[in-house]
Amino acid sequence: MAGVSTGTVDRVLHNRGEVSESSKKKVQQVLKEIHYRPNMFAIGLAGKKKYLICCLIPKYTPDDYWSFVAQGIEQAAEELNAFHVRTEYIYYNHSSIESYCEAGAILLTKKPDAVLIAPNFKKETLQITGQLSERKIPFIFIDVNIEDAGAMMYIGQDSFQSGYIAGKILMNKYARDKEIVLFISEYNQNSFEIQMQRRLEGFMKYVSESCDHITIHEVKLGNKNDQEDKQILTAFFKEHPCVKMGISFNSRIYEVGQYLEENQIQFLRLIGYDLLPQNIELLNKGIITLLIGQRPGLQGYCAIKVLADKIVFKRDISPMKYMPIDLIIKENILYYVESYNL
Amino acid sequence: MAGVSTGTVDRVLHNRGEVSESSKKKVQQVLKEIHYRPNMFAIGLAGKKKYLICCLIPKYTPDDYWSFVAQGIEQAAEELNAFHVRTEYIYYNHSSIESYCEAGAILLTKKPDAVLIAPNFKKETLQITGQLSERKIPFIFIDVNIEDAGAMMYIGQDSFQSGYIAGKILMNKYARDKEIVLFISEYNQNSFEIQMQRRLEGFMKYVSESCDHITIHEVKLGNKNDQEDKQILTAFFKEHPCVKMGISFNSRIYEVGQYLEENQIQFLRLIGYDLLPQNIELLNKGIITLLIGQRPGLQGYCAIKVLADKIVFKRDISPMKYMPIDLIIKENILYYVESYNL
DNA sequence: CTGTTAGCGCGTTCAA
DNA sequence: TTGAACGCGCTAACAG
Repeated sequence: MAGVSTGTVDRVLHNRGEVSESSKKKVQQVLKEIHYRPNMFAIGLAGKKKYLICCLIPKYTPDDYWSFVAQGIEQAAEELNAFHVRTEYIYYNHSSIESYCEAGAILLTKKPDAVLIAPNFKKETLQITGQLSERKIPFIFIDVNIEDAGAMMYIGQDSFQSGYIAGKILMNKYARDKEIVLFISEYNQNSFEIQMQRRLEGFMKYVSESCDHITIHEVKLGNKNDQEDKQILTAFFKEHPCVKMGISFNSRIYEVGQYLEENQIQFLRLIGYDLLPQNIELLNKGIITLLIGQRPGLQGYCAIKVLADKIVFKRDISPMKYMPIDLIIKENILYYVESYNL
Repeated sequence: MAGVSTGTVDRVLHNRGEVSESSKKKVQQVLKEIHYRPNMFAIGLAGKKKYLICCLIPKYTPDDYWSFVAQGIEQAAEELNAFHVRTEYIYYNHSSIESYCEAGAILLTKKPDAVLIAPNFKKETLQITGQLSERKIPFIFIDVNIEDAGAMMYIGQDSFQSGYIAGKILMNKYARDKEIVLFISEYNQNSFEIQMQRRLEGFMKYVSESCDHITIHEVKLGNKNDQEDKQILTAFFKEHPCVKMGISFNSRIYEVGQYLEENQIQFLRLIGYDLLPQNIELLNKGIITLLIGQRPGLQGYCAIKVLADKIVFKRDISPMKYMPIDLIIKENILYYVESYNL
């Protein structure tokens, strides 16, 4: 239609130069006129190009938070393998900087076409992403954002706001109880701690806005030794028997819940994050009042789809996708567990 | 590999006879050995087959509930048009049986390959789906389910349970207030009324379980005449000035909210369904306390994707997909509006 | 800078 | 009952 050959058309379609301005113009003109849409079947059949997406995420055990993320990734991977997209995981250990750096090094040797990163240590992350940028390999952050790293997109929750909401709900019914307890974890340098920090800040914002003269206790629970944690809890409740409302800013609220159950301590409100099986069980029993969900499966799913959109279909994408802050109670939990395989 | 030609292989692949038993055996043997999977790209390319999915849904105006469903449908349609899938809408009028039947008749003339139905009148629906079944055209119900109609899948919320939750939240803080009001609509024969009915039943279940000696008022609001509705509300509040908690089982809670705002009546709790712009505005103003979301966009999106999975990629699918019962308050609304274009 | 050409894996003739 | 051959729309290598 433009009076040129298929080769020329192909060149303008893919911007691979070697085309005179005049031909280019003519072709583009025709493309517009006929509303040209590439035929995906033909592309898939003809293209021998294989795509590799690498996922840098924490090593996980069955049913923990990252296992849900992986499920989402798997589903997207399945939908995309028809398009010659392959995914590969590189796992690192939460709490080890060395492991993280090592994973980063392995990542580069894989020569991926795109990368999903659950960033952990800020400085080290910037080092990794710097090298990705040099190689022009697009990458997405999920769960925690690190700004100014040049990520194509961040997918995750607004941590501050989710803490704010947690505060509102915790304080909703029993504003006159003057004692609450925050179950927080040992301070660590990694990004997931930073996320909890932001949730805490959001929480404190609400409390400072809306609750006068409140007493806030803090209980630090390590994540190493269960027995030790129990002793800490026992000591706390001996000293503060009137505390009936508590919150944790991570998914390990079940440790507290289990302790309360064992020791028959009745709380009025107990709030935590994420739909781990242990948490769900305690929610169903009425020991946990509310869980805040952040759709780990959807995060993984979206991340892979977006990366594929970028590298396979050349679609452009927005830089931010906030996940809904799901409020989950006993009565609606069922439908959230199912929808994890969305 | 089997020592026969492609033509013969094709015949055994598609069971179109004209093949000797011996050839057939040999081919099937090889097929198994190499774990033959048809290449969808090649099938799509070779087959000139175009697919048509028809959507039988209520006629909508901008920003109403069904417009969000349509958005989801549109997004799925866009992703699928590369695969020769075309969607077409057939609209009917909510409240008119004739319009519904007419739409059903038009539907059949289109000779669709698959159908999405938002079912309205039960008997008439069964008539339509009967004819679809005869023609072996697969169909999915969304929003409201009609059992035993032979639908491939139902996508929507568990209405009873969502009503139950609404009850729990409405009664949570102020159980001692003995008067609540239900804003319900004129009784109609259609399925959407049945859905509201189920929500109401769930609500009443909670109330009967957990709230003694409560007074429940009912206010019937027609959906025709705004002025008339206002008069009804005025009359009601004159007679019952102490009522401070109310709920509507459909998306038109904004009518009540707007009335309360205009007349400066402060409610303690006002609950309704769906993220219409008017509802969102009132939620942000603090006039509506909570909205229950049912992800209309996702419903439409999933329905189309599932149908395409079936007819294009021959994947098999599960018969039920319940949508989460989203609890939406002022503080998390922002992230739900965005996620509509999921 | 441009045109030509050989497949990619399958469906579908048509001739044998 | 079978086999050979063409074309679907696009990519990529190669020859001008």
